[in-house]
Amino acid sequence: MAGTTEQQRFAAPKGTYDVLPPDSGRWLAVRELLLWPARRAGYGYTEAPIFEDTALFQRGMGEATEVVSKEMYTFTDKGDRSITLRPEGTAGVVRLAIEHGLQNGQLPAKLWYAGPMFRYERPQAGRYRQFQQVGVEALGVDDPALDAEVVALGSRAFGALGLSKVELLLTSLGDPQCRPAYVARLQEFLQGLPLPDEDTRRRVALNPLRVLDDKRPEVLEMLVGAPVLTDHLCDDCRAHYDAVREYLHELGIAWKEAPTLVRGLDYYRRTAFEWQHSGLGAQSAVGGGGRYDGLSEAIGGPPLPGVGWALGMERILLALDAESTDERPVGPPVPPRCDVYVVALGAAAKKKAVVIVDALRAERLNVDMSYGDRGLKGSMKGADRSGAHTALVLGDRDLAEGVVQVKDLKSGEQRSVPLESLVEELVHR
RNA sequence: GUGGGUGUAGCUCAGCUGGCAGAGCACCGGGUUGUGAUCCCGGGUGUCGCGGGUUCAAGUCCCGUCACUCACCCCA
Repeated sequence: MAGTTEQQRFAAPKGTYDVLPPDSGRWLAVRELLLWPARRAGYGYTEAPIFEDTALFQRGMGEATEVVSKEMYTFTDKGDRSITLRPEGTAGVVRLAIEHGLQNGQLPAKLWYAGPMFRYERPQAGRYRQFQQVGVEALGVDDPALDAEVVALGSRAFGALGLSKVELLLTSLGDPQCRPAYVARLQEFLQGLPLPDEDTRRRVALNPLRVLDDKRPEVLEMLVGAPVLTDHLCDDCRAHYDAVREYLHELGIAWKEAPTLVRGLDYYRRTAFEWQHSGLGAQSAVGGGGRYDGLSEAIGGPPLPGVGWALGMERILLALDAESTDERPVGPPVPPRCDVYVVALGAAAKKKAVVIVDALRAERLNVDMSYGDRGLKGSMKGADRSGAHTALVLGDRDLAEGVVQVKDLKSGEQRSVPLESLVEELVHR
């Protein structure tokens, strides 16, 4: 490098990606569709900062979690504050709720959000360092019917996309009443096993539930007789879990009991769930969530129970690809970027054309025109590529007659329309 | 952090035992000076990831390096 003036060629940083047209149209349509069930259920949009005080995540998600202990983008700002790019959305939303006193208003407070999250991990299919989630949180009420609503909103969102290979996994993680006793029992069981490596043995002490989530067949074999949390729930948690399942049953939502399901974040208690897609390879979770009744207190707030989920945009898009075939694409239709395409021939016509384009856009039509000095043939090609159903051709000859040629690009039919009735004609076609 | 795979045009990729840098799609122009999608003709748009080595000669062989990717781990 010394002595050279060679320019570095930049690329998107490791684990990040760019979204651009035409794919970005699909991207927006998917996100929109995912959130409609929640919006209809009264969830309102929130926007929290992309970075927060590091301690918010440490206390909220738990120091022992993988995410906090090794995956956070943490830096010191110029005011000597420790700042972290949010690795998930819930802690920030709960902080926002506390800061604005939402617990004093009508409850539950129902909120949704969408945006990038950041985790420092080795990238892989469906796993990025900057990734997009959409999420909902329902705060202030510990009614199991609300758990069921939240779960249903997610399942309905997947249904709306047309995904059929999404499976809902459900369990209860208990609460401080019953979980400690169970954890002790589990640790006792695990300590009696010839676990294969140091990491796993350390996990027995630190985060024993996570051991149950191991995917190695030899470990799974050892775990066969392990005590299961859902067999050791206290009466309150048992009643809550039963009620959630009853509501889901009434709603006609299918789930699979997953007593070894473990969430990555410590704040969850009672209801926990995850949606998995079978066509994705290693990263099969397309969404997940649960109830987090202790989170608010953990970050210094008032008692504020809550339940919510987050869905991973990238994995959902992969799932749509996995279920799509050439004949039958799965997912929302992408709105055309253009309805009407205007082609002007000559300087005088172009002057008129830009005005027509503007007027049609004011009528809420999607309108584009041919720019640069392409010939008529090239411009018509542009019209075709734009996806427009109608092309307008305007040359000096037409200008002299006060008309525009209106061509239907599907049928190829073309007719003259007087300039003054053009807008009317196109708006009410 | 640990392993495997892959780096050639905007995209998907071919390029054999080393011998002129290629195809399809996309894009641009023309066939038609006022008509697209079809058809025909033309155009290559390139740091063969990068650096070194072997050789008369390297996209091809060797070494190094970087990037991407898949998997472990973990999760959305």
